[in-house]
Amino acid sequence: MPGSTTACDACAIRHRAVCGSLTRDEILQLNQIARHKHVSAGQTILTDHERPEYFANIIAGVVKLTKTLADGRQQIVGLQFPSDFIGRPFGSRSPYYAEAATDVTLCTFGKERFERLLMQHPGIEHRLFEHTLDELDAAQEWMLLLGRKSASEKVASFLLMIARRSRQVTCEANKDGLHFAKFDLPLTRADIGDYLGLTIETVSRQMTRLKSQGIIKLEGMRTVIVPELDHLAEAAEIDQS
Amino acid sequence: MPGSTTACDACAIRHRAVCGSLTRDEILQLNQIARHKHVSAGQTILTDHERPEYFANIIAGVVKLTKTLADGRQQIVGLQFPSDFIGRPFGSRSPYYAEAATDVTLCTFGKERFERLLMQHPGIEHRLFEHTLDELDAAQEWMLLLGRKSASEKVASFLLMIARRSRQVTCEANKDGLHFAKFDLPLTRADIGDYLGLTIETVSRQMTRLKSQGIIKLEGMRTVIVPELDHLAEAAEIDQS
DNA sequence: CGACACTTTGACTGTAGTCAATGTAAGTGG
DNA sequence: CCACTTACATTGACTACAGTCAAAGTGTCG
Repeated sequence: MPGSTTACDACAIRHRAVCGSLTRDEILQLNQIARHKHVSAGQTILTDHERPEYFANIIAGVVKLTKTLADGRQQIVGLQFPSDFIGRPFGSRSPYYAEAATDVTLCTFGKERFERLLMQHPGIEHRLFEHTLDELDAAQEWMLLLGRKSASEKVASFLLMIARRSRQVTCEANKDGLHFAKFDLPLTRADIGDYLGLTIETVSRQMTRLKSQGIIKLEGMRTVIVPELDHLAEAAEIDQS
Repeated sequence: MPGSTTACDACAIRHRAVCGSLTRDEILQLNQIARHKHVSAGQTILTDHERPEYFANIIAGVVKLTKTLADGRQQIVGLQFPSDFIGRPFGSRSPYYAEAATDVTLCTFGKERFERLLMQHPGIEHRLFEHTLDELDAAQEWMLLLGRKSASEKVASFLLMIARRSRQVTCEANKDGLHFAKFDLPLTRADIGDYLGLTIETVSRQMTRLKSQGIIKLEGMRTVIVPELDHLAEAAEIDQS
């Protein structure tokens, strides 16, 4: 039935996710193979070097993608937010380890069935391609951060990125844009360190420095308030010594 | 004519590039919009934040993709070798600056005509998608290096990567695999620093250290000899202090 | 209340950065 | 052919930023 409704119609991330600009037919087919799944914080979603069983869209929560060296040193190589897609198509094994950073709700697609759909519907593949290009852009931006920014710039950049992606932001939109932001950090200090290539201690010290400079305020350990996003943006590019 | 020959048939990188597994028809159409172009070392190929005029396959030479901070700090976010593809489809502006690291020969495709071809031939887009996924994998691997490896591991990893990608290697394949490698560095020390998030001096010091450890030998400043690739691989993951 | 996980703070260390001088190779012109 | 220039690379001395080790502080949950 061309006009029939699907669970997708009510989906919170429908318009932003890969499902965003698909035809009615494509949505119906995707909906048929979709299964919702809850994963609690700390649980593994994909193990590296293993054939993944499913692909997924994130409906709620944050997922971290990590790589590890033989001696245990870890690096987060990607953070995935609601509407992001998880899984590497056309690869036999996942190049990274995916773990729920917070409690997560996924919309999963069985591997074989999804890859078959991909082959049949260039539209779905095209959306996924665009998403992958965005991920590549983000990865390259992060390479600049990891290779060339100081600890304080790294932490400021991280906070700025979270502020921008947490658009559930309590935002007082002022006359020209939004200057104020309040959000919860989806990561522990250890995770932030693994994302920025720093130690826990250095992350903590830089946070207190930003606090003492008045660029951020903290409510508890997880909630961050940014009175003036421009100040944070400045701190993200220019080292404040 | 279904059996007609094209310039592509004689192309050295034909089987590895995006053109690799296309249908006869797709190759013919691609061939029609292709133009060869030479760029000498140091010349700009794409300027960041500008609409690129063309896409290209690299036929010969090495291209570096860089990002720069306001104060001039630079980071190479990608190195492209023969058979790699240059240009970001579906983006109005290039997210990075592309420059010829060595003399380069390109096979270029005009932007509009290529994007039109992409729309019409899912096969070409699919190949490009797979290539982009590989690039993302490489970027994430590099994030691990930038965030978590020591200077000596970084330099060793870099040399190993070049050794692997320069398969024009003078390789004495021993009974079980190739242990020996000899290759030319496509980058100056300054470029290597920008790729590894290090300074020129640190790169130089680590090179002399690897030399004094007998892991590499140098012929002039550009040619590197690796008697035993396994030793280099070890140095790339485990810090030698 | 106590146990545990996470975070902050402090003192000290070490790795890589900075500044400066010297070395090397390739190319130019007298 | 040999000074001279220029660009790139190496080496050395010193510094500083972030890491390490250790202790104390904070918050949460049973």
